[in-house]
Amino acid sequence: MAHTDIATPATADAAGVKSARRAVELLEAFGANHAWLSLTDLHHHTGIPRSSLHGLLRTLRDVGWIESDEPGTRFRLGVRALICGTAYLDRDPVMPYATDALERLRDQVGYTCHYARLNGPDIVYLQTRESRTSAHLVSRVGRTLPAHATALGKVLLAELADDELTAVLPKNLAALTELTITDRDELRSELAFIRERGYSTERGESSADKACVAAVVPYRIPGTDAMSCSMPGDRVTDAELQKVGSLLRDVAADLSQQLRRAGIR
Amino acid sequence: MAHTDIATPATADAAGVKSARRAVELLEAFGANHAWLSLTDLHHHTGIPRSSLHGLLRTLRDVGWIESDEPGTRFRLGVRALICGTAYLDRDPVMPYATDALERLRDQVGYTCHYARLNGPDIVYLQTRESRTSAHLVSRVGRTLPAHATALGKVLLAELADDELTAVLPKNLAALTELTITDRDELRSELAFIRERGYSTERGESSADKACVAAVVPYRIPGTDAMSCSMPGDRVTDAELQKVGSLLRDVAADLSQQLRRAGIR
DNA sequence: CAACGCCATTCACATATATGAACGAAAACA
DNA sequence: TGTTTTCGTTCATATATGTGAATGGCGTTG
Repeated sequence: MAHTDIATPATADAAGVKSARRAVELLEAFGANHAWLSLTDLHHHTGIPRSSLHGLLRTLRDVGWIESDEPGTRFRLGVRALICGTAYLDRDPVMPYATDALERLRDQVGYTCHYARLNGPDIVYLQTRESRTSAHLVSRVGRTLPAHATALGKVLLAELADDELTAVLPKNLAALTELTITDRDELRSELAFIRERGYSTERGESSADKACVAAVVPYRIPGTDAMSCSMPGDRVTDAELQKVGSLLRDVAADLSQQLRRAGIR
Repeated sequence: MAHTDIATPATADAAGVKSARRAVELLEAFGANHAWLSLTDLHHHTGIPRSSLHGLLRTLRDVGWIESDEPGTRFRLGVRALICGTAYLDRDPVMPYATDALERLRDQVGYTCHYARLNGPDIVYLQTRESRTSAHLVSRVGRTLPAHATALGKVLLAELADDELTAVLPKNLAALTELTITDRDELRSELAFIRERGYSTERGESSADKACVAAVVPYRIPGTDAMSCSMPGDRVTDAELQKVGSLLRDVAADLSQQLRRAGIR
């Protein structure tokens, strides 16, 4: 059952247009569940009464943001959500510059390169250029990963002040592999080290047999965006990691200079 | 006002939950406009009263689907729209197979390859694998182009029956270049030819100096998905175009067999 | 410097939505 | 096959939202 507090007008959290909030809540439920969802499934996910869901779902389906099967009782995300959501990339003036920088970087190092942004405790991949030789692309535009478990995330977390870090980190640092840093103190000292050096590295912390290097793109303070190179973890030496790290730092510094010159913040 | 029937003239489908419909309408307005939008801008775009917009915008901002500047009077699309929208790709069981096929194709032909889906009169790019040597990627996941102006679109339009085609085509066939087919009869005969041959080609119809070949992935009837190769238009012969065309048809047929075997429709 | 126009915001009432309960159809179970 | 449960759908009313007009801040114009 949904608990709606009666007579609490002042709480900013519960404020807003209920159906609009619910529409978005539903879209996110669909984003998080890659199967057909029935009305009752959604009721369990969101706590919204089935009778209310009925109207909302038909509305969202009519505008093409969700699709239903022929009986009209199962639903899933529709193409319009993709079309509109990816427009985020077009509206962002950073992207053309970032893409160029990414291609230059990839052509120099030969590895798969990413551009990502911090969003709360997660990083969001915004753009990728794959290695000229790689087997398979692991990531995807729009995918999120826990910041503490990735080179990209760690270098961005290192931008935060101590209290900001505390505010942003989840209660439990989820382990993606056995090597993921799950201890807050360990993470803090890792971040201090990263801050010192100007780039972050990672071996098997986000995914086994993968190594990553990342550097912040310092066009904002604190930095929100970073670039990374992803490499085969078992075939890459520490020396190589560090060589790529300083190159990365240079390319990122270059990019941010371009951005600042273009007046982009 | 007591008149209920007469009072709902302009809005085509007035049914559904109004605020949910409007929330989505706003998101689409943000998707189509890559600048900061003020409340009044949005009023002009959508016709929604400013006072109503006020509440809706704050709600959408609070859930992170749009962002505002510090005064809180300008808005644009937020990251959550990207994160959720791109989940469309994960929920689609076709994608892993399509990606594999795309990589195989790219490695065989060496050109940039796309996987796309028909959505009304447009195609939507779902996945891309770039040429090992190409300079720059023109397309992007989630981007749409008019179907009649692209090889991908034409081969998918060729799947439709005559009345379906009539229903789906826009009134005016927009010209992306001077070579875009803008005449309906010309388009129809082109589609007949494509149907015959099993793949479509295009030279400079969507973009100057670009040539494309596309084939339907026949795992549904009518087909909704297609694969294409995009090549430098000035450096590619007709013979090459046709060679790639039949290879493409084979790869697409292969993929659809995999999909059918996996029970995906 | 004053008046104007533009715009976000607020308010009170009219309209739209939310929802618990009820219903019937279809699965699941026995 | 009979019974029970589950699920989507509908309805009437309580609640939330929509909206035109009014407000006041702010930058611009005369």
